[in-house]
Amino acid sequence: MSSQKNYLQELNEVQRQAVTVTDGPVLVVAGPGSGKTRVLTYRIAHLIETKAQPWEILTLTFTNKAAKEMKNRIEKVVGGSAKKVWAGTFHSIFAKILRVEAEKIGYPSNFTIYDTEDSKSVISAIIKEMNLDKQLYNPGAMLSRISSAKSKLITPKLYAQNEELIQQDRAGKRPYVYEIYERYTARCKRSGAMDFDDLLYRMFELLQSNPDNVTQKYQERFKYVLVDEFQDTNFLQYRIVKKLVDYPNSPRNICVVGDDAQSIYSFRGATIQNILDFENDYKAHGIKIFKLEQNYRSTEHIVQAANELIQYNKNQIQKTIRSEKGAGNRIKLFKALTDTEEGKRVVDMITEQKNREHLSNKDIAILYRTNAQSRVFEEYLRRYNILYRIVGGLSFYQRKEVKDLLAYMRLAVNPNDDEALKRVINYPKRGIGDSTVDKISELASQSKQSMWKVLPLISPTLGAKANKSLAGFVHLMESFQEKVKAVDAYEAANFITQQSGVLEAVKNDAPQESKDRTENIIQLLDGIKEFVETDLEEDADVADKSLASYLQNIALVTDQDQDKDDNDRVTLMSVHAAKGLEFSSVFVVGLEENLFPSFMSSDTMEGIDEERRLFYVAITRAEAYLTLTYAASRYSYGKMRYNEPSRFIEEIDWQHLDADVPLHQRKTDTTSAPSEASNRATVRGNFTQIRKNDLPIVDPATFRPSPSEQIAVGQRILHLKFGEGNVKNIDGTNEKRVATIVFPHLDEPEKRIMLKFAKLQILEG
DNA sequence: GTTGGTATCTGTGGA
DNA sequence: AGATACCAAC
Repeated sequence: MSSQKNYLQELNEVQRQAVTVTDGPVLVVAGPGSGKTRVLTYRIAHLIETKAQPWEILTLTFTNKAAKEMKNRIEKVVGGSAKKVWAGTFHSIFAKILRVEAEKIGYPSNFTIYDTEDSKSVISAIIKEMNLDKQLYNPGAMLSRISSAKSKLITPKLYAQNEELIQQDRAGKRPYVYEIYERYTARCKRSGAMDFDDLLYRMFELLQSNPDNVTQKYQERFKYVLVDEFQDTNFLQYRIVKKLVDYPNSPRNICVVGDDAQSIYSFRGATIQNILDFENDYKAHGIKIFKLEQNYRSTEHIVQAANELIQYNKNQIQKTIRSEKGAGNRIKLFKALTDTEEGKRVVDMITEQKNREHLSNKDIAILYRTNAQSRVFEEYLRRYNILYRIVGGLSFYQRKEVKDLLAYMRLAVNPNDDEALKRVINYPKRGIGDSTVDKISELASQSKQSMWKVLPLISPTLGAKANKSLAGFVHLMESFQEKVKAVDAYEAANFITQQSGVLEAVKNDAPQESKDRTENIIQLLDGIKEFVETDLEEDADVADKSLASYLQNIALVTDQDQDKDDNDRVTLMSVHAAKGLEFSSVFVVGLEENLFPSFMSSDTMEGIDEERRLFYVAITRAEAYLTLTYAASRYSYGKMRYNEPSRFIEEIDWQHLDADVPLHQRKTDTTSAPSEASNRATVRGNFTQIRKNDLPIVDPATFRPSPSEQIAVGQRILHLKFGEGNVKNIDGTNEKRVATIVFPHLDEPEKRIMLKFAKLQILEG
């Protein structure tokens, strides 16, 4: 076939090299709109045509959707064999491998995947069991502490031995975190369950402990490894990748693609340190670095604004993105008085763009910082009869009735799944109350077995009534277990839906609610039917149409991955969800201090830098039209709040802007907000609250912040969130004074703190 | 064990 | 504001 390599003609010189240099380590730094996906897909296609079998290629992506899209595009070049490429998220690929290998590390192959809610519930139970104060030991905080330990490869044992961590916990008056971690791990194992971090952590454990030479098996299988969105991987993920490709005499055929300027997941442990480490780790093995700086997406005003904006960040790989699409339109800036007005005006502008520029709904996106902001826009879009779709937010699988049914299915597949059991043992009500459940749970803890396993042993401690109810439940579940083994997912799910009584229970809700919930249940069953009937891939484990197989497939599916319908709709989503996408016209809304940048990040320079990268991602989604909006006042949590325009607006050079208010007024204009200083002060006060999830914590009752003007170099200070530190340096003046403070006990001891926002108490000096 | 009312928390992003 | 967790009374 002579047409085979036509795809190489579609690439520029750097892109072509990034595609054709297939052997040895490669780092591709890819700016926004620089054809990154094209490079990745053509690289894989090129590999298949020149040197590798599809199943020898492993591609790790950020979303399942990205993987699917990539496969489709590879298929267009090389045909159906593209389906055999291993492409998926870290979580889904490792889940797939662990299904096969789990027994080697003491897990059942039908292990359950716990979502965040399940994990928190396990932790709550442990806190209760240990008689600890759950204000102090906030389950969410514990989970994030455990999660961050896991992603640094710190086991419960290592945690207990780690001076620094123990010190932090003691400072926060939480000396038992390590024990919660230990019990949590044991409890998950007992239930045959893995949480999201375990899918990575256990994969690493498998490769590390190497039972039956399993590591070699995967090292040999994956001859070429590619990682997309490398800037958003964490330490643990990088270590797994290293295990797979970096061993003696390995060809080290590893290609990572990323953009440090688009790193927006540090809250989940992602670190751009991985990019720097990658460079170092493979320097001796002839690493090739390619920078894609040509932007094919956006016009010049947009690209220039993005370039200028990102210069405000301290650390970055220097690059300049170029556009050849001409100047294009200026960036529109619109100020609204209220969030409602913002919603109305954005929808007005959408209508105008549709008429004047002949855009379709699908060309347009509204991007916001938090999902909660979507409501006003929905309201006006509905009022104006404009079709829209919301990406993200509460996922379908998180709705109560869906979770209830899924819990029954999970329990039928894996009876040791304690979280599922607790969810359904008395739903619908069947006379098994809290005290009975507590007894079961206690006995399970004592005998270190799952709750299901101790059910036969519990009867002597119960009354006749409870025993009867319990026997009924056991009988019901046994019938489900048999059904699951005998028939396909759809038949089993149907049986469970009917017999469990969930459908009946839902009918007793309020009329509208009942209708919605019934519809959701029907939708769930339809989804299962579709799963059974369609053969998307030739993979063996997808040909498996059992309920167990279905549950495995949906556990890692998010709304982002749902196939959109073909209707022409305006897209509403968070900026995070927009990563990797592009639209002809983009509205970035809610550009206010405390919202974007989020108040959660406003107290450190690192936090602000990440918000800025997020804003960078937001504006570079736009091809031709970019509109920025903000509101002087916004209603949230029952209160009117007044915020200043986002600092990011000022960071865009006026020459790229087309503003409805005189530019010099942008920051100082407060005329529209009620000017009572007291009102502002209270709001400010709320926003500078410390987060509960952050450890260690200084007792707020005894904390006496000093006026920020008094902070000076050499002082020993106390920070609400970070504890004790020393002021090493101060730069900037007045409003923009930034202190570099060293907190010796932290992982990253040096923090750059904006004095305007931070609350610091001078201890001495 | 169940019911109904009240207190409490939540409150950035997502696999 | 809204959802959930918790508790006291039946």
